[in-house]
Amino acid sequence: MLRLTDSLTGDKVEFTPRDPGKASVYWCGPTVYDAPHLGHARSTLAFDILVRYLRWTGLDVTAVSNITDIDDKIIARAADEGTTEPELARRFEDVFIAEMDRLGIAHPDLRPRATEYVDQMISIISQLVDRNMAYTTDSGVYYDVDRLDGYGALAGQSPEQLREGAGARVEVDDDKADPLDFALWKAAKPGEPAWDSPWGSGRPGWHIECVAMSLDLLGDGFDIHGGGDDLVFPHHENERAECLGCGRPFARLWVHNGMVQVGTEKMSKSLGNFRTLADLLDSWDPRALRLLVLQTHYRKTMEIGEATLTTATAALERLDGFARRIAGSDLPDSAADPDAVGRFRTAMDDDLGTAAAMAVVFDAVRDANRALDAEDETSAAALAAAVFELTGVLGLRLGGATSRRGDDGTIDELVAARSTAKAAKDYAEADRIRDDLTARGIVIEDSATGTTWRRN
RNA sequence: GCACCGGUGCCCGAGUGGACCAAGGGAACGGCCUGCAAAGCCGUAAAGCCGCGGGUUCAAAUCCCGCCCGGUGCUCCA
Repeated sequence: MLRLTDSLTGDKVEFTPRDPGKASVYWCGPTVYDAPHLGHARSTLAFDILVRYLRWTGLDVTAVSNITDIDDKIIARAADEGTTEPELARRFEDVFIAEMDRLGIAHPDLRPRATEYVDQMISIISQLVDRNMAYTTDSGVYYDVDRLDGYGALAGQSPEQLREGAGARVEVDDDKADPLDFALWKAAKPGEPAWDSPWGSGRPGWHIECVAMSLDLLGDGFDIHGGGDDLVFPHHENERAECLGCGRPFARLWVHNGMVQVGTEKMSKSLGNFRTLADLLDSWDPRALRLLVLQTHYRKTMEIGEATLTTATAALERLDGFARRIAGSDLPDSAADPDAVGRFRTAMDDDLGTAAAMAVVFDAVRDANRALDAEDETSAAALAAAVFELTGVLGLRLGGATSRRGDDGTIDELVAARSTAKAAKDYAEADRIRDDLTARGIVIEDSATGTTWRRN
């Protein structure tokens, strides 16, 4: 049984779906005002892995992740570029999805946009106003935090504590009765996109969209709500307040992933000078990034940089090398080794222990290699099947059969020439050819069944 | 200042009371294999105890207290 750390309590709790056999998952997607960065990649990977795992355990999962396509940053950037908000948002939404595709992210079942949910948001705000949970001023509609019992539960702080921090740093808006109150609806300013509402022309506040979309698509009391750690407060706190303020149950479980830390100095000065996800994916195998994320627990802050990506790439090569070896072997069909599968499941059930799960995979790789050496085909086949099934669950596709593509006849000729020289025991010539190939970035691997090559 | 998450070997990074685990990956070194390599397999003495100092316990990297350091958050306009 899967146990997950619930951000609301901080405890690991058993995941018990609202509807037996099903799971409803919502996580906060990007605000599309710029190209995605490494943090988007980490977070999206984390929930991709969660959803894949839930599905593998047999649950019928409905996964929803939103696109925030109206917000202050979008308005500002559109103005800067002299374009419209919808154009800008759509453009960066496309970029986001394209980059996530490169990462091998399974698309969420539904990807709603905020601007398509304004009516539903207005409806929720109306309920809050009717229930006296919100009040209206000239600048908009605000949520009255005092009216909700337990505001601050996600943040782990009392309203008093939160107020203390707020007062110390930020000028209090005159219109708000309490510095903790937050905007549900913002009155229109000249030149900004606006929608009609009972409170005049304006646009929705930041948090309300996720409430409208998650409740509409997944229903009250859906299973899991997630996002990056930085969204816990105020975003998720306020979402929760909005939903509870309507007298409706919100997410049953909160899951948050840790932040990505980039050693900015190192990063900007060294060779691999990447800042956006696109830059990174241009220089590294996207699967290396996924593997790196897998080898770190999802809640922990992690560093993504040249050094960690280099080791992840080496580890990935070990897996790919194994896949190639299997592709070159003629193993019988087999079910996945049950012991490996069981240990994998135990690891994942414990708060998505992907690092421990990968350890199971690497153990299986070693055991399979050993079985292959011992010509124990039955064991090798079962272990190999486990490796492929389990990496598949984690969204890692191992590149096996594509070790030598016939896209470069020159290389094939050189390899053949070397084999001829070797057969004639002309090792000087064979080594000369191999050095030549090495210089071209080609790695030669001899085996009992012949010589294969691949690009380094 | 407040809250939360962290500080583990050469590096990354699992592990939250004990029993064949301080996992796994990377790097390094030695061996087997190889014409030599690569890949694969086997092994590696000093992780002497898991940021520091106390404490609880028969037993702690794992629990408690204090401290130091890092990250994140602390309302619309960020």
